[in-house]
Amino acid sequence: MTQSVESKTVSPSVPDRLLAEATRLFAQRGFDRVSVQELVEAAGVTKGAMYHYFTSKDDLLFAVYQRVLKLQMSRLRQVVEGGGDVTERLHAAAADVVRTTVDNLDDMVIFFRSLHMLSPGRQREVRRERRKYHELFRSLIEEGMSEGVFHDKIPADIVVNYFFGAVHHLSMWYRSDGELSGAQLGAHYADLLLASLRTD
Amino acid sequence: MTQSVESKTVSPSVPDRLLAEATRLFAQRGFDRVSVQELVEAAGVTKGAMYHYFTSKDDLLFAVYQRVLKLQMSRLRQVVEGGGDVTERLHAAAADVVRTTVDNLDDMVIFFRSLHMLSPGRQREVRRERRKYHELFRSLIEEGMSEGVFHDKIPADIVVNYFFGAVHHLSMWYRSDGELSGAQLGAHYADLLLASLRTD
DNA sequence: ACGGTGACATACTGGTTGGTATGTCCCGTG
DNA sequence: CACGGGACATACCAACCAGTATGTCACCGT
Repeated sequence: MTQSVESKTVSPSVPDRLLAEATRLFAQRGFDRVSVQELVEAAGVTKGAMYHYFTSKDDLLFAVYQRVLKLQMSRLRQVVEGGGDVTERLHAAAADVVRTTVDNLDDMVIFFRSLHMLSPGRQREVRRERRKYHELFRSLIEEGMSEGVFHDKIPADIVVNYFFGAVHHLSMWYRSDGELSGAQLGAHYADLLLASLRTD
Repeated sequence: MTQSVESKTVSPSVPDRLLAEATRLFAQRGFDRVSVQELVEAAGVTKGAMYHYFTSKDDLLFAVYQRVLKLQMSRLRQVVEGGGDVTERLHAAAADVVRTTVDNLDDMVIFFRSLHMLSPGRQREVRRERRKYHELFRSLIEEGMSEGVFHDKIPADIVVNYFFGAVHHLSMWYRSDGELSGAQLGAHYADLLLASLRTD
């Protein structure tokens, strides 16, 4: 296994280049509309090379998912385990997930648009990981509810789905060349989330 | 043009059947994964029939979009023009869009997942209509803001995108066989929206 | 020096796909 | 009753596509 330990070449390794081009192309035109031939040409390699590292086109898509899941989970964990009271941590977590999302819009476009194109087994795998992620976020909300900092008139998991829906939707309208930075947007979204959880 | 004026046959017209099966299949497996052959077989007609009513496969997808846009817009207009103060109307509008969404989950799955598969011109057309829809919703929020019923610390269009993101996401997790009815969910979502707009 | 293995390149295939050209039937109109 | 046109049915095609079989070659441990 080429453990991405590059020593001689300066440019990214073949699998890395494949993954990068796949992300760009899948996000731009959709998984089914990108042919393997086109993909390998964009990455400057041949089909033989691609099928040497990935067992199928599906496998390449799955690799994108794995990268996204890993990144998001590690970032959330950092914030959740960080200091501050629950309000601060939830605000930080919400703002961070927005920033990470707009910084990786291609990933997010693929994530939500192409899930049904993965093999059923891999879909389940992705959903399982995603659920763990949501549960970590939810635990933060539940903590605030039990402390009485947040009201609990609406089930926490509905709030989580509500918020992540808003975040997910970013990939459909947010343009990084607009006037709104990811940090600003993150602050707004976090404010909206906290406002909707505020006690009277 | 067969203006859907059916007189003799009891069963839906050929174009209606095509549209219904297209909605079901596109939502279930994705536009690119449904072949025209398969689609016409499901509708019990032949390719010749389909290409008689629709100029292309793309045209059929567009027809789904037109139906959705028209339905949503007319429902929102009814609520907006209805009586009550701005809080009541916004709550009703939010709850209604949730209910309509969960009642037409297939439409929504297609709407957000397949937009990029439409021809560029038609994508623009859909986005234009969608913007009009958002603007109508936004006008309600702005009305509340200028009346001082809602705070205006966050731009209204961000609130709109935030809320519709949450609604859009429903197609990714809501199951109609679950324990939560569309009306209940609509109430929760509307409550969350209003809570996040409440003045101190 | 040699045998093997990982890292690719090249060439090819069987199956599918959206779209079209052409034909047929039926029904209202003059 | 001729006939024109709408509503389909049938047959067909050129393009493409994911995946594979096979070949090549550099390097590396023995």
